[in-house]
Amino acid sequence: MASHTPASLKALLNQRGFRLTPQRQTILHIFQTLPQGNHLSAEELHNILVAQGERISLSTVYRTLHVMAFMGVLRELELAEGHKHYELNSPDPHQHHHLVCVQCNRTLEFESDLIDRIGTKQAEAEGYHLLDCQLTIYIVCPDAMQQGWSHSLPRDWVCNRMMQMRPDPE
Amino acid sequence: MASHTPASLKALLNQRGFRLTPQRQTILHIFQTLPQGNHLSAEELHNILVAQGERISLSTVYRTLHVMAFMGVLRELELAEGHKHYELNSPDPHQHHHLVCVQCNRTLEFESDLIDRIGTKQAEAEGYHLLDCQLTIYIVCPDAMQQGWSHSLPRDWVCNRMMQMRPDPE
DNA sequence: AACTAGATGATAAGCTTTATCATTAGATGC
DNA sequence: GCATCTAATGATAAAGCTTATCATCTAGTT
Repeated sequence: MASHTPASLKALLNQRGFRLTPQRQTILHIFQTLPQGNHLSAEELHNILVAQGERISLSTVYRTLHVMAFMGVLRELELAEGHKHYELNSPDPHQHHHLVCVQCNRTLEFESDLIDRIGTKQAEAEGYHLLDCQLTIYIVCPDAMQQGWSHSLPRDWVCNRMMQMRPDPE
Repeated sequence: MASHTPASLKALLNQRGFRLTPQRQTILHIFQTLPQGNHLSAEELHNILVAQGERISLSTVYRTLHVMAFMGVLRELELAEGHKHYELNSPDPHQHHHLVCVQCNRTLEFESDLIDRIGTKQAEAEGYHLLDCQLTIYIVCPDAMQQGWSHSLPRDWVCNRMMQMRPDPE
């Protein structure tokens, strides 16, 4: 399960009636060669494919992401940017968690056995089987720390207004 | 900060140049009278308002949710159902986390000082100021445990296919 | 090689969220 | 209280991402 070879991916897919296609193989390969800790949105992945000269439609990208996540090959992340991200799903013991800056939208990863254990324990306490657990920590970068704001992503007017950064009227 | 009165909400808003309106007061009130542990999407909130005979537009609902989250009155949740949820933001020491069943989409809450502490520690270790941290645990209800699937939300064809539940070919 | 069911690609549709803008109405000062 | 200034509202359009449709192609199997 560590990292799939084309053959093991094929076996896994076929087992459930799915098929291995060149497109799926290409997409898996991209995730496998992605720098550690990176994750892609559907659109980002599609852009990479196009840039590589591949001819894979957006539909296929979405479908593949679904299937891969369904099979447990990929992990689906909700990092509050308004769309999902995907990354290779590593075996249980080393799942990682995310620090998200609500300002620049950059993410940092970290691992914590402790959190994994808490997650497992909590799930089992309720009688459930754990699939995945993710701790997401929202922060602001030091440079944008003037205001104490929540992590809602402010856009349009709220955003504009916040950019003016009306100072705290002490 | 425990729970806002109309007056304290007004003060908070005005401090930043926002205004207290009947709509905002109504919306805050709904969150305040919501059973402990519930959270609402924009649409759910709007439905409640309409059901109560209030005449508040969806635009206003979204705007209010943004402002409230921005001010720290509400907390924004990403629970992987494809849209955001909001709930009253309680003071730091008792933030809670969520167990989400990927099958029925129901959520359970739990608290954990330990997690809060880990979050704070992690954020500070990186030199950042923590805004919020949420542990989301994905599970499947016992009844739907036949398959070992990831928590991607399968729809359309994937969904249909999974409903047929092709059994593990041992 | 033939057959069946899944996969692809192009496109349309869907759903949630955001932007626009004329009108209404808080907040502040006189 | 009244006037003024600016934010908020509501209706609607538009945007963004994701999902559905369907004819065509192809992987997996016999």
